[in-house]
Amino acid sequence: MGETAITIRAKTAPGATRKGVETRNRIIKGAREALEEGGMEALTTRRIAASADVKLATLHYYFESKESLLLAVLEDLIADMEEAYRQDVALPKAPEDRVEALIRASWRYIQRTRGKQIAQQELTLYALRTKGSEWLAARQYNAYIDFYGHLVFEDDRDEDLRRIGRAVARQMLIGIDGIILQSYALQDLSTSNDDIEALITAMRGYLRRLMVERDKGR
Amino acid sequence: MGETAITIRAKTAPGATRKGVETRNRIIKGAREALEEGGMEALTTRRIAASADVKLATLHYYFESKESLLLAVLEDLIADMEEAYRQDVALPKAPEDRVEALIRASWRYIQRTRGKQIAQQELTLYALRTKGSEWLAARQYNAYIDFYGHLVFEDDRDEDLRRIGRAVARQMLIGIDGIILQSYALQDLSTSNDDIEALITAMRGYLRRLMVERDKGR
DNA sequence: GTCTATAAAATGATAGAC
DNA sequence: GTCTATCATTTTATAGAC
Repeated sequence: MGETAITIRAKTAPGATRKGVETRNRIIKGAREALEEGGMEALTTRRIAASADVKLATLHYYFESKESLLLAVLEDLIADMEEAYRQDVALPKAPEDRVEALIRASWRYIQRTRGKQIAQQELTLYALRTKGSEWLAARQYNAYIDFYGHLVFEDDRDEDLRRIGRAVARQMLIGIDGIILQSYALQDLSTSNDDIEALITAMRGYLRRLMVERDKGR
Repeated sequence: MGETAITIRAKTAPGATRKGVETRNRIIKGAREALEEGGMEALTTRRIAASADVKLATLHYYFESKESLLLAVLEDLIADMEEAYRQDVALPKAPEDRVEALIRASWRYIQRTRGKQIAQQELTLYALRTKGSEWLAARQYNAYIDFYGHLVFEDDRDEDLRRIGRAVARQMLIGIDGIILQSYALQDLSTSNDDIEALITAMRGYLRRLMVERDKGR
């Protein structure tokens, strides 16, 4: 057998240059906004291109398919969350009060970002539907669990506290996801407010219970 | 002015005859199955027609648009729920035990009907996105709240009990919707089971608290 | 009421100039 | 890297025979 020359391809991949990265991000942002605005059903590549102020062919230069673009949008959402996690959030000292403050902050956010919240749920369902992309939905949730989990305790270097923080975070997320749908559907603010108070009470109780169990086990 | 002859149109509307109703229902069922199977993104009128074993033109004879068909599917889902409500469900006597049994039954159902649950959430989001159809999402939730609410107390003729049953039902629904997404995303059964136990404890506590408050107020 | 055939528009994607 | 122009399908929807 003769020798085989291996050629290293020097061709820059789409999005490698500075301007390339910029355009790629603009397309993702455009997709996000178009999705928040009109929902999944109306989300066409043409609309995305228009929203990103880019020609249709340019969109396809950066993303080989609509599917890969949508998954990139979800990844971008996750990155945003991880970014937000790095920022310090002003919270009370006592863990239970922190949980309460977190839920109240989330609730305020939910009330003024309807399109964004629905878009996020649509994308999550899309990932769950897209074969081979379920891991993305998992990553999204894990990012949220990390985020909320770290905020439960001011100092969670202790392994037990980390575990408890994550358990509480999962329950908070369950409650928040559930209330997003229900509050937008029922459109009854006073009822939703009651539900938020109930959620807060439940989460305080859950945290307290986990702490008691932990203290017993020492 | 002369007299105006008013002609009563005798033309039967689509779906008025016996066979018509049958076909219409078959189309709705076909749409439901196609949706559960492949998700919103892949849900085209052609696929629906094929799934219902009907020609494309027939579909359009019964539904003036894809949108009206999808909304009919959601209405059908609601009707199913109201039908299920009429059936008696075997439940324990004590309200708290009933709540626990309801959550466990829901959880078992969720685990074996992934496609159906995702389809339902996709449709709810679709209704929330479709201008003028938000009321459908509200009706869907109210049907569920009625359903769960009536099951909390064996006898809820008392107005306080009905109110409490509905409050608990709303919280249960929030938890169940939240856990649908999270359990499918995380794909971690032991974690989801923990979350279900936590939800049960929380709901028992909530019900107990509401009952105590009510007793104080007499 | 259901079908075949087809219209009319929209969609995801590519070729190739600049 | 971005554009214009265009392709190849696919999609929703309708006309009209049976």
